[in-house]
Formats: sequence, structure tokens, C-alpha cells
Amino acid sequence: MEPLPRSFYDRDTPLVARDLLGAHLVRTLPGPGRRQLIGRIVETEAYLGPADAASHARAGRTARTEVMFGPLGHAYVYFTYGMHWMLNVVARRNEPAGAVLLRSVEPLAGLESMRQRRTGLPDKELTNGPAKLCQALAVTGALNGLDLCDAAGPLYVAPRSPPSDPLVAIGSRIGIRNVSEPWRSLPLRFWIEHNRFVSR
DNA sequence: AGCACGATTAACT
DNA sequence: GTTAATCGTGCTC
Repeated sequence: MEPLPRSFYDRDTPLVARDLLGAHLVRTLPGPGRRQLIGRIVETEAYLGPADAASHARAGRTARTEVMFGPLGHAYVYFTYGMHWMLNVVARRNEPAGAVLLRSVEPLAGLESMRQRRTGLPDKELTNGPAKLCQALAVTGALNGLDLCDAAGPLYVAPRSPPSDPLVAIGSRIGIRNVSEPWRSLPLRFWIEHNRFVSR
């Protein structure tokens, strides 16, 4: 399947976050089988440039944030809470940095492999959170900086199919309670209404 | 060199 | 509803 073109990510970060809803996240596992795990993106958040107090980019250009200042459509994968990985896609326009956090996907293919990685948990908890989907799809820091516009690579993003627009709900971002206003309350979280794999 | 805290999760009362 | 787990990052001294 064709990946979303790099130009898709060359727009205001919130627009990209909204339009990623329904798109497919395709993870090709290493090894002879090249088994594919697929998740439909159902929840995202936009993180803007250095002015955004909730974004890691607030620290400016550092070793950690470097990817967010780099080429569009690449993966920003970071480690947090001493145990979790989070996956973002670099997207921005007229901003020095910007990325979309993928918060939840709906499992479409490779469920057996996801269950293996998420042992003992019910299917509805497989990928309904940013760290959960990384664990289910075997996304770690090894994929940081990866080009997500390359379908031959281990991870890429494909357009939604069918291409019809999903019903989108909008709210404030999660997990940033210590962040100053207005950043804490900006409507930068997007999810597909009524989807059962949205977090919370 | 030390420290506070985090774009979270799972388990618990 | 609360809390432990667990460590990289950025900031202060």
C-alpha cells in the first residue's frame, strides 16, 4: 500500500493531527516472515514549536528534540516514566518544530502478535493508549528518526480506506496538567467519535 | 553532581 | 478514586 506523501505533513500541525484520524499505521516486523501489524489511528494530539509549553520542543533544539526540527514525516520516538515509549510523526508549517502524538489505534491486523506483546490483557486494551500501542506494535527508540513515508521500511503511515471523513471530536490534550495556560487547554486533541479504542 | 518530574500504565482500595 | 514502577532529560547548584 502507498504511504501518505511527505507533503501531507507540510501543513499546520493540528490539521495533520486531525487528518491522520482513520489512517493506517503499518508495522513490518523484522525477520523472514516480515509479518505486518496494522492499526487504524483513532486518537492524536498536536504538539507545536518551542513556544508550546507542553511540547518537548520548549527546550529548544537538543539531542532529544532534534528529530522534531528535522525532516517532515519522520518518527519522533521518546522514552518516558522510565519504562514507556511514545510515537510521534513530525509535521509542521511556519513553525521550527512540531509533531503529532499517536495516542490510540484500533487493531486491524496482527492481533496475535499484539496479544503476545501485551500478555494477559483484553483486546480492547491492546492499543488504546500512546505507550500501549508502542508496546503492541514493537515501537521503540530504535525507530526514532525513521522515515514514515517509506513503505519498504519497518514502519509507515498509509491513507485511510475508505477515504471518507470520520466523525471527529476535539478537546484539550491529556497528561499535561502542570502546563501553563493557554497551552494546557488548547483544543489540540483529536479523536474519532464513539470509537472504542480511544484512551480513557 | 544532584534533583524534580514526566505527552503513562497497571494494580490496587 | 490512589499509587508504585523506573530512568532519561533538563535545570540548578
